[in-house]
Parts: sequence; structure tokens; C-alpha cells
Amino acid sequence: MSLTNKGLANKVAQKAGVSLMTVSRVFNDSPRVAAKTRDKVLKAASEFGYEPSNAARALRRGHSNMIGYLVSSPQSLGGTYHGDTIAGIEEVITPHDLILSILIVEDRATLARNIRRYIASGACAALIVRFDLFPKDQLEELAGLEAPIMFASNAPEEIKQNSPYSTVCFDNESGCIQAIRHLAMLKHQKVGFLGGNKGWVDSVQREAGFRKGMAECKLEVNEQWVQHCNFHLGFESGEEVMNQLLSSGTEHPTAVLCASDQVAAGAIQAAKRWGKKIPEDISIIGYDDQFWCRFTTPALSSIRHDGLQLGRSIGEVIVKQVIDQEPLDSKHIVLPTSLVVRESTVAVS
Amino acid sequence: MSLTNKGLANKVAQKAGVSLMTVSRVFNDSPRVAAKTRDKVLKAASEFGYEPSNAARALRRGHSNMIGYLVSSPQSLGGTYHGDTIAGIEEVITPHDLILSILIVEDRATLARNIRRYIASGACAALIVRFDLFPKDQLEELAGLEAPIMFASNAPEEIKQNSPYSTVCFDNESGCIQAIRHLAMLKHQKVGFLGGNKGWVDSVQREAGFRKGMAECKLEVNEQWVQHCNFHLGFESGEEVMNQLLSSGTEHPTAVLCASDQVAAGAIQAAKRWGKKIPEDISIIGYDDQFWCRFTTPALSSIRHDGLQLGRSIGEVIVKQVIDQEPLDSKHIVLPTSLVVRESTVAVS
DNA sequence: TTGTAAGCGTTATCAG
DNA sequence: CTGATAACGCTTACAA
Repeated sequence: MSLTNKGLANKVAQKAGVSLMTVSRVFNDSPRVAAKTRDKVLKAASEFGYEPSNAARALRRGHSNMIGYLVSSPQSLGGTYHGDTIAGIEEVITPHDLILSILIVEDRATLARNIRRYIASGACAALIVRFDLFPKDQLEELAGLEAPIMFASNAPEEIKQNSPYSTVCFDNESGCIQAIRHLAMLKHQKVGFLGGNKGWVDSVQREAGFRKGMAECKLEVNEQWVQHCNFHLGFESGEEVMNQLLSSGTEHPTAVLCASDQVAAGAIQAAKRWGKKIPEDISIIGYDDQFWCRFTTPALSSIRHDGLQLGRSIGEVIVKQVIDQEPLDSKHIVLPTSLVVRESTVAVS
Repeated sequence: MSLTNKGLANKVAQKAGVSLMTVSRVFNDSPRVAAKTRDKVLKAASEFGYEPSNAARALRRGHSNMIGYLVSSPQSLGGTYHGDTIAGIEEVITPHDLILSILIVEDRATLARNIRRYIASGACAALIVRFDLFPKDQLEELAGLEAPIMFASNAPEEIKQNSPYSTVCFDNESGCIQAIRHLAMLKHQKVGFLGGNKGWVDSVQREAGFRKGMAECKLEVNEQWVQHCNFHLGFESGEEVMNQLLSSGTEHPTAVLCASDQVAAGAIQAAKRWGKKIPEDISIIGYDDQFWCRFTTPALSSIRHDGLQLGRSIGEVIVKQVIDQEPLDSKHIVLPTSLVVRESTVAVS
């Protein structure tokens, strides 16, 4: 079992009748090598199955070719959000011979330390971290660690101002405003909002969008109908909160905007249990536009963000930092969102 | 920006008043170092934020600490299958300081070449490949590449016999047999089967299970009701095939077993369009037990395989090969499956 | 266009 | 228990 390239490059050089250096140049697409020579080298290389050693390259070059994409749990890889993002990143970085590696850091308490290690050990040339999985109190642990780290997703303003790291995120507010406009167009006046965890950036911004949209459409917000769910519990949480909403008070909303699709799915379930018809009695809009939105009954209208575009933007930042060696700076990119209308919304009768 | 450890280890050694070698020993948990000395080194190290270089280690040790998990597309990371598997693998390999890296190889035509590169370049110490994404005609390209590669998921028998690689998979047949037993218990006699792509191992084995189950329960198979879907198109495919099934013939099945949850979701949708009530008119069972099975209406009964267990088994094989350096051999592990009953199945009235 | 030499940060080996 | 040395495979800088 010879997994190492021990001496293999030498053999290739010998076989091709050239020096080691020429082999190296060929595998680095150097223009300073004659076409004939290159062919000889390539032939000899494929004969021996030679491939330059990643480790040696990384050591010599001072940085690896791995880009780490940190996720909070293997389960969070579900859904289209990460998938499309990853596809977008790869599309951009692969031509530069960078490898995207998805890394899982379950323990948020040691996240900063882990990031430090990945960078300090040189295992990764750059890291992509979802801000929303990052405990704020650990941010300062990263201070001084001048490294190509970037946050994908929304960071609070004060963090953006002070952090040396770039961020790419979606325009949460705009998505919700569009949703409210859509509902207003359908003559809804009594609109509720099921948010996510209190204080979480995404949740806060989506609620802000809801309120701005309501104001813009001159609709009154009934605070009874603005509730918070647990993003993590998703379905169950949406079910429970919708349940409470329908069991209290005499009047109920004719439309509810939810801060996640899972919450929306739970809300639909709960509403059905109360004998409500969806969308005839209550229109529901989700958020994230997960692939299974079309599997629910009725198919769920939802707010979509283009993960592919997010990925591409991230990729471009990474390439600038790692390949072009541009000095780090903290750019903040905000990408648009849009409403996808399916069958869960209808005009009030 | 000093990302490299250039000379850092030296500084640490100097600060601690020891030699470089002692620093190395400390970071390798060598027992041959005095407690006092270790403390001094550790203190100096944390002071400088020193972390051993991954690249140098890999170069010196002859193998990296990265385990590659190959996936066919970023989107395929959705669902619980990969997520749980990944969690299981990490649980086992992390204590051995191995890092799991999810790698995406979209182009199946170059899969074998990519595997070669990952191994030959030493980028990965071992690779985990889902067999079902592997084009059979490329298998021989891997011949001679004696490397710690293993296949997660079902390989056809003839491959298992001839391949030097281990496999871990689920008992597809058993899952389907259990499903049929359940349906038979509910007095169903007219049972259909919506398989996956013709010839695909999973599809073939699940159909075999369906037939064995039917035979065991002394139920007759109506070949009109045994159809094939496209795993990739999933939902749409299930919809289309169920549509055809209901539009042809005079008699229709009272229960249908589907080879994937997405197909099942599509089948439900189609059946509803034909005015069929689910499960009263037609009971439906899916396969995979995706997390969104409980979001469908009615909640989908499905066949579950324990991804966590799969991951753990894979992890154990990897550790044996990479850490214990056991010689490669081709073990074949088959894990059990079980039926999860929700609301999409009911007794015939 | 090609070759030579030196060194990237670790660790195996051999001394002490 | 600790230290000096060489080598892992590659590429930058400098020659030829």
C-alpha cells in the first residue's frame, strides 16, 4: 500500500528525462515550459499515477487549498439553504483549485476556539461561518486573529461596524414587506406574524419587515397576533403557537406570515385541527422556500432567497482573499429576496 | 497577517526553555515528557497561539487527517439521510483527531478520476463514497488503487464479491417486507409498488422485498400496479406515475408502497386530484422516513433506516484502516430497517 | 527554456 | 526524560 508520493515525482522526472523542477512547473501550468517537454512529463506522470502532494504544497505555499464551511449540525444541512449556497461557492472557487470542505461544529461553546485551530493550524485557508450560529460573547476570542473568515447571514449592525470580517446576507425585511403587500392586495386586513426566537437577528429583521410592510399598506398591527416561535423546534413550535393564537380572543387573523417554512407547516396543521380551511379561512406564508413547500397541503407560499447567488458572492470574497491575496476588509453585501406564491394564500371572501 | 506558524514552534520552545522536539512531544501526548515541562510548553504555546501545522504534519506523517465524504450534489445533503450518517461518522472519528470533510463531486463521469486524485495527492486519508452515485463502468478505474475507500449504501452482489472495498448498507428487502406485512394486517389485498429507477440497486432490492413480502403474506402481485419512478425527480415522478396508474384499468390498488418519500408525496398529491381520500381510499407508505414526513397530509408512514448507526459503522471501519493501519479488506455490513406508522395507512373498510 | 539549492514545520531516529 | 539531526515532497529564488 503506497499512498504517499515518496519519490514518485523523481521517477516521473527521470522517465521524462527532465529535472524535478520541470515536473513541478508542468503541474503548476507554468508557461515557461516547452510544449514537447510538458507532454513528456504528463505522459510519465499518468503512467505512474503521480499527483502532487497536497501536504507538501500546503507546507511550501504557506496555506492549504481547503475552504471550510462551518455548519452547526449535520441535520442543518437539510433543506435547500445550505445546498444551494454550497453549490454557488463551489462554482466560483473550484476553478481556482480550492476545495470546499463542510465542517461541523456542534458545540457552540467552543466554536471560537475551533475556528482558531482551523486557521492557526493552516488546515483551512479561509472559513465561512453562519453568523447566526455564533455566540456573541465569543466574538472577541477571534480578535487579533487576522484571518480570512467571513460570515454568511445576517449580523447585527453593531457587529458589522466593529468586526474586521465581511458578511453576505439576505434582505430579510424586503421579503416580508413583499409578503405583506401581496396579502394587502388580496384585501387582507387582519394579518398575524409568527416570528422566530426573540432577539435572533433573522427573526428581528423579519418582524421589522412585517411591521414596515403593514405600515406601508396602512394596516393595523394587532399585537395579540404577533408571536414568537422556536426556530429549532420549527414545526412543533408553529403548531403550538398557532394553537394558542386560535384558542384565545374572539377575533382571529385571516392571514399569517411565518418566519420559517417549518413554523408555517406547523401553523397550517394546527389551524386545520381547529376546523379552519387553508387558505380559505386563513392564508399562510412561510419563509425560506424549502423544497418541500410544494409537498404540503395546500402548497405553501413562501419567501425565497437565492442560495446560489449567496454562494457565488461568498466565493468571490474568498477568491479575492485567498488567491488574489487582497488585504482583508469588511464588506457587507445584502442580497434580495422574493415572494413565491403557491396555494396557501387567497383573497378574503 | 501571519497565518503561518513560521518559527512559532521555535519561539514556544525558547520561551519554555526546551527544545523543539519537546514541544512536538507535548503536542503528541507523548508520555515521555515530565509534567512540569509539559505545563511550561503548554503555557508558552497558548501565549503565542501556537497550533501545529496541519500541512507539515501530513507531510511528515505521510497521510492527512481528513476523511472525505463524497456526495453527488449539494442538494442531496437535504433530508436526514446524510445528516445522521455524518453525525455518526464524526462521533466515532473525532476522538482520533480525524476531520470529516464533505466533498461534492457533481460530475459522475469524472468521479473515479477525482477519487484517484484525492487519494494520490494525500488530500484525504480515506474516502467514503455512496455506491449509488458511482457509475459501474468506472469501477475498474479504481483497480490497483489500493486505498482506504469504502462504499456506504448497497452495492450489487457481484461488485461486493470482486471489490477490495468494504460496504455498509441497509437491509432494503426487510424494510419492504415489514411494510407489506403491515398492509396485510390491515386486510389490504390489492397492493401496488412504485419503485425507483430501473436497475438501481436500491430500487431493485426494494422491489424484491415487496415481492417477497407479498408472497409471504399470500397476496397476489398485479403487475399493472408495479411501476418505476425517477428517484431524482421524486415528487413529480411519483405524481405522474400514480396519475397513469389511476387513469388506466378499472380496478385500483387500495395500498401503494413507494420506494422513496418524495415519490410517495407525489403519489398522494396525484391520488387526491383523482378524488381519492388518503388513507381511506388508498393507503400509502414511503421509504426513507425523511423529517418532513410529518408535514404531509396525512402524515406519511415510511420505512426508516438508522443513519446514525450507519455512520458509526462507517466510522469504525475508517478508524481501523487509518488509525490502526489494519490491512484493507472488504467487509460487508448490513444494517436493519424498520417501519414507522403514521397516518397514511388504514385498514380496508 | 531548464536546472540547482535551500527551506517550509514536523517528527523518527538515534544519542545523551 | 530531553536534545540534535535528517528527511518528508514541493516550490521560490537564483543561476545557466
